[in-house]
Amino acid sequence: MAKIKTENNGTKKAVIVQHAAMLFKSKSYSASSMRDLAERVGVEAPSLYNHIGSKSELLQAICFKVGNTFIEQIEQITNSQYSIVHKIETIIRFHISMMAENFDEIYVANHEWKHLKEPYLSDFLNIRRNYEKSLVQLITTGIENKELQPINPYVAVLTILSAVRGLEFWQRNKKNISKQELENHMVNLLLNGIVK
Amino acid sequence: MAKIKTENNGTKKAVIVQHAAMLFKSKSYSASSMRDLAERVGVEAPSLYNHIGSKSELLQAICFKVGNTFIEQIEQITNSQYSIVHKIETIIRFHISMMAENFDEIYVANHEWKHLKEPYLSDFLNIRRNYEKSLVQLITTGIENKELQPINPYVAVLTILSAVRGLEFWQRNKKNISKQELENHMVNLLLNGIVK
DNA sequence: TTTAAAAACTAATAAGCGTTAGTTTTGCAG
DNA sequence: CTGCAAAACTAACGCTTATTAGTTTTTAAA
Repeated sequence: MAKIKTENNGTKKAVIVQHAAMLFKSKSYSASSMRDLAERVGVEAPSLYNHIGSKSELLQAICFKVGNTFIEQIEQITNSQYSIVHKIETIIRFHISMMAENFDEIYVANHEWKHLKEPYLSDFLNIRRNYEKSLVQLITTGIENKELQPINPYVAVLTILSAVRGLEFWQRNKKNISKQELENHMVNLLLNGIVK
Repeated sequence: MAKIKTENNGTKKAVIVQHAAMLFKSKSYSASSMRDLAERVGVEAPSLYNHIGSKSELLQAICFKVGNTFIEQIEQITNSQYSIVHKIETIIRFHISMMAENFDEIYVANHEWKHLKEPYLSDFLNIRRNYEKSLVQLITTGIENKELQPINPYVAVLTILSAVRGLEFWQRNKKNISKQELENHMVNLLLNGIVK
């Protein structure tokens, strides 16, 4: 059978990981077989092992690629000099962009991290916990600043993260509303509520 | 081995379904084996088949129990005479209560419905679509009433449903905040936003 | 054109899967 | 106590799984 085709500057492992993300998204990690994956890549299953170590290594690659991207972004925002409201708005918009451009990987990281093996499972949960802590800190500062209402910061973070995560449902109905519209409406709704 | 113990007025199938919900929640449907389930129930795997038809029947039972509960509730609310804001508030509180009291089943219905077989998969998606449509209708009416801001109803529904669904993360940190506090904060945040 | 490494292949392994068949045990009604 | 149905058991089936071993083909540099 033909060799694995790589994009410019991409390794063959990267090609496999990308196909794995699509497969794991549509069938879930446990229900996806290496034979399924091989078929999508265009190769026999054992050939995959010339490029990767194991099935679970693929899940690790996906989850940590996503995790590290978000950690980088929150550090950058935290160190910037914008107002708290503007920082939160930027973060929400970043989530929505990531959701639009890296949907497969984000979906898998959100839904399949449970199947990571130790110590990767603990590492991943630590990354997520730290990300949430950074957001709670941001909102707490905003309340002290009187930029934000005296809400519960934990509930606010939970709500914001859940809302952007819920955009996976939008992905299935892209026709209904454009990304730009969606961004503006969601930012407005979370910041200002729905009641007149 | 001992027989399956039933609660008062409960069938043995119901006991198995409840254990299945806990198992599927913690390991996912595909990674859960009938031998895993049998061990939790306290019986050998083939004995389960005296009470159930198949593994996928268990998933069906869980998903439709949840789906029907929410459909019943939305019909009841829709036919009531409260204001739109009060109706939305009631629905949010209902979701939070269900999340607190039937967490395992709701989690499984939200995460594992993908593994339903036809025609159950289509039926389930129809239920969910209808539920969302009812909510969109409710919000649209609220905007016409001028009870609500002229937001995009679809985005509002997406945000509300995602927020309550995100309460699964709260389930893991119950200590941090009580259900009552959480309800009040989340309702307030969704209705009124976070900006001062 | 030769050579060596990279990457494909086929065949096979042991383990685990959902489920069925056939048998034995259990618990209650007569 | 007897008999019968419900519900447990053991053994086994055919299939799928991730992965390994060993071999052949492909690619590109010398």
